[in-house]
Amino acid sequence: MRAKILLVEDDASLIELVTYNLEKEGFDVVRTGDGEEALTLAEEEKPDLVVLDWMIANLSGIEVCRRLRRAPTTANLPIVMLTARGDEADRIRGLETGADDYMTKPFSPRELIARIRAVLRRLRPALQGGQLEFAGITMDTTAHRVTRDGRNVQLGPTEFRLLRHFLEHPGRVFSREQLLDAVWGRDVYVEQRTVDVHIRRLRKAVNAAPDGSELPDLIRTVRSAGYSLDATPAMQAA
Amino acid sequence: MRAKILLVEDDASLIELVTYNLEKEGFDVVRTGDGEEALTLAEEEKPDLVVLDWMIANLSGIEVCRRLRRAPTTANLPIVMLTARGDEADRIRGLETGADDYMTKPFSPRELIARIRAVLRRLRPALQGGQLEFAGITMDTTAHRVTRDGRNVQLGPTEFRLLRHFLEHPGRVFSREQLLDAVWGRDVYVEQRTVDVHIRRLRKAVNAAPDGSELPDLIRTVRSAGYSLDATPAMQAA
DNA sequence: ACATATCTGTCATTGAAGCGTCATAAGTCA
DNA sequence: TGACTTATGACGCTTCAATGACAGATATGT
Repeated sequence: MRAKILLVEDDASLIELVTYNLEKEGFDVVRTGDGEEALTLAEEEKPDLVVLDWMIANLSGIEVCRRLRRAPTTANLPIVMLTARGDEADRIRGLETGADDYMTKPFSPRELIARIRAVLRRLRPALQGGQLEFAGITMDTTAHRVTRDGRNVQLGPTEFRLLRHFLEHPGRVFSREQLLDAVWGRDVYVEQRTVDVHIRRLRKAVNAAPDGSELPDLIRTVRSAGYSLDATPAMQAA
Repeated sequence: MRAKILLVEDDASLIELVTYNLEKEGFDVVRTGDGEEALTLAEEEKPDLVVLDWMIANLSGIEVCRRLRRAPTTANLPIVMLTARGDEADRIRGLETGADDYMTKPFSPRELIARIRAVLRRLRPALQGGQLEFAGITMDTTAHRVTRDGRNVQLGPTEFRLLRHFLEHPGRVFSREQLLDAVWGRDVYVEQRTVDVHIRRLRKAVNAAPDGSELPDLIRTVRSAGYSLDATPAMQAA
C-alpha cells in the first residue's frame, strides 16, 4: 500500500525538490501552498501524513497544525513541520502544538524521508509491515485479518499460516514437504496428503463469493511438484 | 499514570541533567550506561520509552536499537536517539534502524521533553491522561470512567486495565501471554486461562444493554492466537 | 476491629471448531 | 488403457474457548 503525503509549502523550488524525492521513494504526493486549502485537502484526500511549512500563505503553519488537531477526522493525522526558524522556542512550540516531528531548513531530502518513514512506521504499522498483499488478497498479520477484494475471509489457524507463507513468497512453488516444514514445523510428522486437504480448505474459503459462486482460483496446483500462489488465469480449463 | 523512561547514557553530567528534567516533568527514570544492561532493563522494567545515546559502553547505541527492534517484546518500544554526531548520514542511519526520533548534542532538555511527549502522545495516549475512544466505547483514563454508547459501564480494576490496553491498540490481536505481560505485569505468575475469564467479565460488562439484552461484541476471539478489540462484528457470511 | 461486599485466580464441565486420515472420485500423462 | 497424481466428502479425535462455580484475597464501610 502506497502512503499518500500532503505537502504544504509555498517555495516553488522546495516543492519540486521534495516532491521529486518523495515520489522517487514511492509516496503519492498532493501539494498546496495555501493554508486554507491545506485543511480542505487534508479532509478530502485523506493523506497518511502531512509535511507542513511554517511560513505559508493565508494561514500560518502552526495555525493549520492546530486546526488539524482540533478536527476529529484529522486529529490523528501525523504532521512533520518544516521551517526556516531554528529557534528552540519555535521547535518546542511546534511539537507542543501537535506536530510529530520537526525539521529545520536547510534540510536534506534524505533525512526528511527518513523522518517521514520513522513517523509512519510507528503510527501506521500497516504501511510498513504486518500487511501482506497479492492479487486482491490482503492479510494483516497483526490484526489477524484477511480480505479478498475487500470482503472479509474467515480462515482457521492452519489455513491462515498457510496463506501467510504463500503471500510471503508469491509465485513460488512449494512441495508438500516444504510446506509441512514451513507451516506445520520441522519436527511435526503428518501425512503429506494432509497438505492437500488444507489447500482445499484454503481455496474454499478464499474463493468463496458472496452469492455462492466461485472467484478465480489463485492457488495453482503444479502436478508432481506442489502448490503456488499465482495470479495467472492460466488454468481456467473452462 | 506516570510514564517510565529508560535513559541509556554514560556521561555522568548528562545523566544528571536529563534525569533532573525528566523527573521534574513527572516521568519515572531508570538509568544505565551499559548497552547489555540496557537490553535487560528494557525487558524487565517495561519502560514506556527509551532515550538512547549512540556512544555507550559494551554495545553501540545503534546495535542496542537494532536488538530492541528485533525482540518481540520490545519491537514497539519508542526510541529517541541521542548523539554528539550531527552528521546527516548518521541521523538517517539512526532513523532507519528504528529510532523514532533523533536529537543532536548539545540539545536543550526542554526540546528533548517536547519530543518525548510528542512520541508518547502518539503511542500511549493513555499516558497523557486523555480520552480514549473506539467504536462507541469511551474511556476517561484520569476519571477512571467508561461508557458504551453514552451509557456508563462498571468495570473492575483488571478489566479496566485490560480494556485500556485494547483501546490503546485497537484492532491488534494479543496473545494471552502478551496480555499478561502488558496488563498483569511481567513478573506476575498467573495461568494463561485466567485471561479468558477476565475477557468474559469484560465482555459481560461492556456488552450489557439496559434492557437485559446484549450489544454486539467488540472483542474478537482469534482461535489459537488471542483476542482483539474490533469494530467488525459482521463477519459471518463469506 | 469487624463484617460485608467486591475482586481475583483457578478449576471442571460443556460445546464447538479445527485437525489429520482415509476411501473414493476425478483428472492427467505416457 | 494403465499408472499415477490430485480433489473431495466424511468421520473420529483432539484441542481450544466459554462458562458457571468457588474459595481465598482485598477493599470498603461502620
